[in-house]
Amino acid sequence: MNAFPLSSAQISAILGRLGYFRDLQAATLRKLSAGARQITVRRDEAVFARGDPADALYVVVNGQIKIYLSQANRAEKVVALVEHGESFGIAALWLGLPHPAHAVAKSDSHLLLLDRQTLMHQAHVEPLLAERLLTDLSHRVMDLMHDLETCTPRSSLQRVSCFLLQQRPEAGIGGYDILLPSTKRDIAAKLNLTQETLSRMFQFLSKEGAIEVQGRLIRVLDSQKLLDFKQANCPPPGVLPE
Amino acid sequence: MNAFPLSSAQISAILGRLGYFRDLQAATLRKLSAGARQITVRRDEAVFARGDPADALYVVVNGQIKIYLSQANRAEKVVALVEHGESFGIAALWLGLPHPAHAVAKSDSHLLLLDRQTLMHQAHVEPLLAERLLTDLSHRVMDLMHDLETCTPRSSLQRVSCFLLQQRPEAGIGGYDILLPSTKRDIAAKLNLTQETLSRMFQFLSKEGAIEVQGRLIRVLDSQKLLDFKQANCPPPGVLPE
DNA sequence: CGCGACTTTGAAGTAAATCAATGGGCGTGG
DNA sequence: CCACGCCCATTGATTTACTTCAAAGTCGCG
Repeated sequence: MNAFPLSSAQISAILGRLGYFRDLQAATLRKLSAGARQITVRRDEAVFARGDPADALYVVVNGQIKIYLSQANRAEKVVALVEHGESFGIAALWLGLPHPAHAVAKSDSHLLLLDRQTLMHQAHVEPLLAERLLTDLSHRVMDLMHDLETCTPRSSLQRVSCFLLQQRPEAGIGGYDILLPSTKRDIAAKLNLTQETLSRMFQFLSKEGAIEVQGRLIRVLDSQKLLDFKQANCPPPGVLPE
Repeated sequence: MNAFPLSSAQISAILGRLGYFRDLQAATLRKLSAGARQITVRRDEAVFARGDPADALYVVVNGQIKIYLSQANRAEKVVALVEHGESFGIAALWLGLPHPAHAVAKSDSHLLLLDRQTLMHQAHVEPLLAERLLTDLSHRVMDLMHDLETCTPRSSLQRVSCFLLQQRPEAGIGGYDILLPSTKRDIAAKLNLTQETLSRMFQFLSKEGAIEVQGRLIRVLDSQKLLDFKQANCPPPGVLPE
């Protein structure tokens, strides 16, 4: 996790391109940049651990960061996978509380760290920034709700169906493709399953003709079938017959 | 769910007492009140359902509201129990999305409904209000993280221990009391357990001398023991021996 | 071509859900 | 004031879906 010396102007340019900070007043952007620095983290390197003080907002320039809770069984629950243009760590930052989860790089990544004091002050001065933060946090809440919804149901088949349906593009009832954002192991962890169980569910859904699996590419053929499985009171897969 | 005709001044007075809105400019408070109304909901009456449009911020004046996700098995996952002075529905409100969960009154309750347009406009004008909303949302995120943490672990004993530890007042290593905010059935649903399992875990922890249970009052005698159970790789309770 | 990470497959053990029935607490009404 | 009924909680017996452990198979990459 190396600090990367970038000029304030360079950082400002990166920020301006991020959408998160688009259309802010030039002065605001300048102040934020002044209190920012860039770091590089390598694959599997930790960004922060649970309990660390939250003194900066992390913005992902490129790469991928995994946010997760570690549990007793050395199992882990993946909370989020953060990619280009997104941020993490706001909630703890705003409240001045320690981070509730761990963050680790899934691939070599560049991050921007915005200083807490500066950010809070600018949010006070420039309403648009505060609103952006509100929007970001709201999304996080909605995501977490989805998460609870998918990792909660009793049956693993329901969880997997639910997950696949959440990736559905729009109204379309037809088929669609999903490119898993990470390894199946991590996806399983996000659904609170073991990789073995996830594999078996994929296999079952394939046999049923609901999906096709090619590595990280999942092709959903029949989303209606997925809906049925999601709703079903408990159609036991009888996982491995014949 | 009856509308309750209150004068703008009355609503303003209630708002001002709520802490959430304390110290806002008088003008802001006045505008918010103008776009507000009060409703009364009776026990077991729904406030909104999943999928309903979010056009108001709900603030609980008194009573208790249960936020929950309903699942296939007619099981439900309790997300939050909202009480006096707290609010719910902000995330969906801010994003203009439908509510991701259901809300129902656990007891007769009085709610204040703040109009979406008004709120968003005032948040734009008055930084303090935006910051209050940010704080509220941040708390929600932290709560949801806690929730994931407690309802996720494999073992039910770990989940229950984790839950009891989260209610711990402060640094204190000694004992402490917990008054469950709702029925054991609802608490079980919050931990993603059945009431039967929760009952058995309480019973086990009692036998171990870690807690004492008297109805809704849980007396934690030995929080270290709880910590051990929470961490333990898997000390199977062997639930009902002898 | 061969190593290491990721994934799949198989067999077995177990924790928790489910089903079912009893017990306790409390309010309502006789 | 007691009796009834309802809801909540407990207890027991059974079932099963998922984890766990173990090993082979696949893929991509140096």
